[in-house]
Amino acid sequence: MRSHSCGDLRSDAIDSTVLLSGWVDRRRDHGGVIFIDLRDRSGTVQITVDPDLGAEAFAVAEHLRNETVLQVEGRVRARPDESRNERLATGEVEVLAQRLKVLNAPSRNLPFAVSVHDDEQVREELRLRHRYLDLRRERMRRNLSLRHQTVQTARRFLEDEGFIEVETPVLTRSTPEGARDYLVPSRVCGGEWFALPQSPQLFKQLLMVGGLERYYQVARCFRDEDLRADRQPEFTQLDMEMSFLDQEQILDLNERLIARIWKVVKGVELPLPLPRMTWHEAMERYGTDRPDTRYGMELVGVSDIVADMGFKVFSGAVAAGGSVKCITVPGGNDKVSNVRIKPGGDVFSEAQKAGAGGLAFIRVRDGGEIDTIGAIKDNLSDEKKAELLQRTGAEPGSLILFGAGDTATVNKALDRVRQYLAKELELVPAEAWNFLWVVDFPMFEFNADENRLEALHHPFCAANPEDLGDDPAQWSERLPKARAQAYDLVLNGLELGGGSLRIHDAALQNQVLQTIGLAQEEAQEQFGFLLEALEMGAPPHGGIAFGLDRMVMLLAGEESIRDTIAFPKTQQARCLMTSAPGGASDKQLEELHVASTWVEPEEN
RNA sequence: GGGACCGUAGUUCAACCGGUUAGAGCACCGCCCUGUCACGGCGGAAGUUGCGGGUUCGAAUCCCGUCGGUCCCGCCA
Repeated sequence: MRSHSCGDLRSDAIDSTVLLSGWVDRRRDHGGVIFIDLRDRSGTVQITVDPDLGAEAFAVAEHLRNETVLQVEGRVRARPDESRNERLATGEVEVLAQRLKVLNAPSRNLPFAVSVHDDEQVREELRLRHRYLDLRRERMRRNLSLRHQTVQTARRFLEDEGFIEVETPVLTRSTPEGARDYLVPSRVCGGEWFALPQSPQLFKQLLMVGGLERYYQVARCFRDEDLRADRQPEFTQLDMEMSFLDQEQILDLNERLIARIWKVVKGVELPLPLPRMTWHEAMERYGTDRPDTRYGMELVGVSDIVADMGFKVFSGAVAAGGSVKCITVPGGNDKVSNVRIKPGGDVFSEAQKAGAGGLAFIRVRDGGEIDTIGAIKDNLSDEKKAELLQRTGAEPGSLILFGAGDTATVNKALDRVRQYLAKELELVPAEAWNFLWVVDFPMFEFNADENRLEALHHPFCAANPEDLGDDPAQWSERLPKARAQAYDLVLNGLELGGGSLRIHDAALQNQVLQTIGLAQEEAQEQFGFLLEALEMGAPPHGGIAFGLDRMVMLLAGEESIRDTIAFPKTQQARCLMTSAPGGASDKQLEELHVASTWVEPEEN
């Protein structure tokens, strides 16, 4: 059907006869001569149709619509000097058509133009409904190619490092904790259900027990939770697990993997090793476990300065065991008005969305004078004022925004405001790749609703041996306060992946399960097979998983992972193209031993 | 479950404080044009303003409901 790809033709092909197949991207009819931009996956080339050189081909060219599937036979020739197109990769040449054959012509108006002006966005609903058309467009073609390149680079790297790609089951069983499962009824085992995996976590550990030593998988994962721009009900992880490596070695291997991907895909040389920060420091300085380090405005704790002052909002927060922290917005006096910080304002609303009641603020004027409400000004001694300015590094013109309350809320609110203002005030440098390993996560966090400790990562993370000690008798006491050997890779404030060393000792694993209040029988029922396996010579092992969709999104400069997935779902977890999910017949349900309790809402 | 924004011709947008025949670019159809590349020129067709209800002399516009899409909160080991 073809001898060459459209986008590959260069001047070295001049005078050769070529056979091309592709889509009519655009047509320019000059009456005498007709130009066709013929597009295939590789790119676009100009076809020139001259009536003097074939009346038959000219007659076909006269009635071509965009997106006609066309086969062209012709001779490559150099374009006249004045007609070269430098914006086109194939702009040196054109194909003089000798024969045109319509392979397929669209028989209706297309729902949107494939070849479209850059500044013209198409409604996403239409793009999703007719995804096959959307995939023809440059943007999606580029994104999917980039995704392919990312995966292939990872595969080659891991191949060289001795990893084996293994597939794990999609029909499996529900794993403890975590998100809502997608369930699949079993026909053969009546009344029982498969769960689709939220991740291959247990299987990859069992592969290590199985002696595979180094495993990876481009693994589809399923979580039945509400969607976001960076969340889909099914998504892909680059999932890895390895034996006989300590945390240092795992981090080293993975940052070399990431550096290789960025080198191949973006041509960017990442300086290794990547920076690191403890979880504790991240929470202190950024209020989040995934700090965006591309800009400043770090959180500064001032609880000690304001603990005793007469301003109740501040002193009360500290007295109640919470804290007072602030961020300093350089030049914020001019850029952020009072109205925006007070109720109804955009900055206020960001803080509120994070659960804060509001934001106190101080404007720093010339000579270090502060401009704020009386309740703060009147209660702040000159000494404390000086200390505040010194610690925040606030200059004249700076705006200091305060959060006060329980520490978690303060962190969350200031983190959110910081990110919002950085975007709003355009403080985020373009083209920055700020990677950061966040390490030393705590093993557990307290769940106030259920009044119990909860695994921060998952209950199979290994504890830091220093924190745990050698004496098993002390584990129950030391474990709750221990740090985990867990790590997240953060890029520009987004979590790119995370992992940990795992527990390979059955006794310790049981201790962890006890700590999170999981009963023995319950644990046996849910993943007894793992506990059993740990008793049969499990090697020390650990792993990591990267969110592939998110990684590609960042590499592609997109803002939604939908633009990195060939056939994504909407926020209602529906596929607009296939209309999935759909109904099932009574017969199907009966065979599955399932009855639906769904009741159609009444009309009117 | 909650909050916000959006839905007008095939498509991207416009239509002022509710006002008389809902406009424009691209695409489509017809005619003209031999070097364009977002070609150009002339003409034409194309609309149940997502859907349902209400207010009004009059609704694309205001109100209520509903469907769909997006962003966010909750949720997401």
